[in-house]
Amino acid sequence: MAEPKKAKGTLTIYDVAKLAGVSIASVSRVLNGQGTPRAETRDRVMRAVRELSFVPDGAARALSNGLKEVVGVVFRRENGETYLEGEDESFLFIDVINRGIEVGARRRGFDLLISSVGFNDDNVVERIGALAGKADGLILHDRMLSAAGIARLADMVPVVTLAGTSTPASMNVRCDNEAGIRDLVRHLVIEHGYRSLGYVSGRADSPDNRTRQHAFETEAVAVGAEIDTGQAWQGNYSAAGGANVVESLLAAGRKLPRAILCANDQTALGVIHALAQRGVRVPQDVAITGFDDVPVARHLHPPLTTVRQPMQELGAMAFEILYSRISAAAGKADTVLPVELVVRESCGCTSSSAKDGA
Amino acid sequence: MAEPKKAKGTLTIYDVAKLAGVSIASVSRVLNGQGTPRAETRDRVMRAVRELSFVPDGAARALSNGLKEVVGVVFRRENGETYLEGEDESFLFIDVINRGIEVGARRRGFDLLISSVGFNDDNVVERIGALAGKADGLILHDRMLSAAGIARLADMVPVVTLAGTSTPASMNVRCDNEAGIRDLVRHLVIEHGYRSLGYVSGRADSPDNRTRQHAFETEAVAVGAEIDTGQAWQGNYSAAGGANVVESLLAAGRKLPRAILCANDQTALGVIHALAQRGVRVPQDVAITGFDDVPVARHLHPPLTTVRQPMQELGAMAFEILYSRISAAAGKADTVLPVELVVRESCGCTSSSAKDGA
DNA sequence: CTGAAAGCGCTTACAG
DNA sequence: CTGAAAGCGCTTACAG
Repeated sequence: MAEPKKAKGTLTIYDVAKLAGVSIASVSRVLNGQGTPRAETRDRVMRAVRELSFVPDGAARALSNGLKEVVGVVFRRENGETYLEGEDESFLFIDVINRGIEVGARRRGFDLLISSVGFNDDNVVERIGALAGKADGLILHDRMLSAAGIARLADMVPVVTLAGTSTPASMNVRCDNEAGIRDLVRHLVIEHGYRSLGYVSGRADSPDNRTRQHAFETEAVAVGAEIDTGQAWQGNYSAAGGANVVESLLAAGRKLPRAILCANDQTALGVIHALAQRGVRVPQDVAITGFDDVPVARHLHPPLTTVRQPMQELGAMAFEILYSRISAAAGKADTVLPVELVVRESCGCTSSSAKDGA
Repeated sequence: MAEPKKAKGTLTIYDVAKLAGVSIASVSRVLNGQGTPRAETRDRVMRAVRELSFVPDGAARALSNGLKEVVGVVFRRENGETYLEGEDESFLFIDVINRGIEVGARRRGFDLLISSVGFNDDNVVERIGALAGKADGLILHDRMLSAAGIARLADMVPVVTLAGTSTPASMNVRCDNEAGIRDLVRHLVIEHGYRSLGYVSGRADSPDNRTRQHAFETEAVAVGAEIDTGQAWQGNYSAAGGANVVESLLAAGRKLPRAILCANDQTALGVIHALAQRGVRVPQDVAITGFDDVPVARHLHPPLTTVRQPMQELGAMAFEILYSRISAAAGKADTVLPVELVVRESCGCTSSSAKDGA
């Protein structure tokens, strides 16, 4: 029987059923491993599936069983302007987390539906909303949406935010910023004996940054160090932002503290660069630390002392939390992952003495 | 009327229709801008949609109109081992292309469903097949599948490969490798007067690499240069592979040609590094060139002369081709994008003389 | 173990 | 301009 293939070329489960001489229910069962089909039934179906190269339609499947097996991931697209080599790292940063999400997702048979958002795109909530319609849940990278925006989304679909704050409607996964900053401050003050500290902040609207800044102030006071603060210390997570802070501080004739903690490695990159240009030596004159441990951190001059966040685990954990919410309607509201102090030379340690603090 | 919300929380178009006091057909029409609904109808629907934060279900929509508005993207996950700083770039490389795909996709209202594949994953075809079921078309990065595997996939869904070769069933988008190599060879031989050339190859199974190698041999002969070839020149696109080639060549006591073209920038990175360790000066003793123009290329010592591929455009173009196939059943089988010679110093030019060749 | 049938949430001719 | 109804391709009770 030489029937012409359907014009659209869209093979359905009916085609498989016909070729195998069984009902579509049987086809569906063997494809999904449900029930206990007879060996012969199973064989005939599998043969037909193979012969036709049949793949079930994901949309129909999703509609039928209420699960798309897709997780939406939204992140900010940078402008693409870079100040220094290594700046592209932030890119990688997001990517490593996404990779972690993907690893977690694959374990559960989910795929990632990704969508980036530009910094000055409008109708962001609408765009993400449309994404939500195509996914079972959403993972939002840092600084994507206001609490209100998140609440609206969480109304439609489970939402996990990264490095944010949990809201009544959404769950959050982040690293232990407090512990990271605490370890850094203690290392600088107790082990190196530095008495004055500064903190070049990240974007003012970043929860991570606020937490770090607050931990910095609290901990510095706790160990009796002087701190230098104020508007002049406002950075924005970029190398350019870090360089700017140093330049304005110096231009204003202010004396730099003995050690400067930076909101992230990118910032530290800019700070070290600007300092070098002004002839200020790191770490002899001023010790510098970062946060994140991006790949270039170890290659800076001097190698950067920083805090390593388990980014891939962060992504995988975000997925797991989302998944438990999707499948069981339960999920931890606030998850905090441990970080690790990475002591290199920019703090004043020498390469031989540099090792992990406790 | 205080009706309890549906337990599942799944809002449907019926809920919107009821609240707005219209039929579901009307809701659908205003949501999709079809027909000419009365202003009042439109208002009532929009109000209801907003009040409920309603987002139509993507699966149902896709099933109904035969379009998921999703493009599947598949790429290789690297092992994560790195030899030198900058090696992570290959990562970025894929990412830049994906970003291009995304830009193209967004223009058409599509999202990206991404799935990476490990180098030693099995049942790759099945995995990609499942992806195909969730997408309207597939874009495959380099070296994902055999021609037979691609053919099977192309049977289910339109397929565009990147940097491969088009098959009867799939379309391909690549850069003009021949022109890039030709420009490089001419620059080295004609402008610098080098008479002997070598080519450190990429993976043997990469179409891009084969094209480059072939162009290298053809063009070198055309301009009358001597070439050094053979198994000893086999690299694998990684810095480690490039370094290996140099080390074995030197260990075997072979005289290096005056100029060495590398299959890509990563390879050049390793070659330059290995050469430096053996005290061979670049470009004074041996000139080196790359291919790709990854971000670190300009920061190498010496800055790398290479060929820039328009990666983001490559991704965007791949999407457009796929889209034209999805929407109009037509699509160019083989698309070649122009490249640009980027002359820096590793070829022997000085920073003042370095400018783009023709 | 297997098949007939209902239903998932939309879109879109088809009448009115 | 608008509504009732069919249909997209699956899955899964429900009978047999």
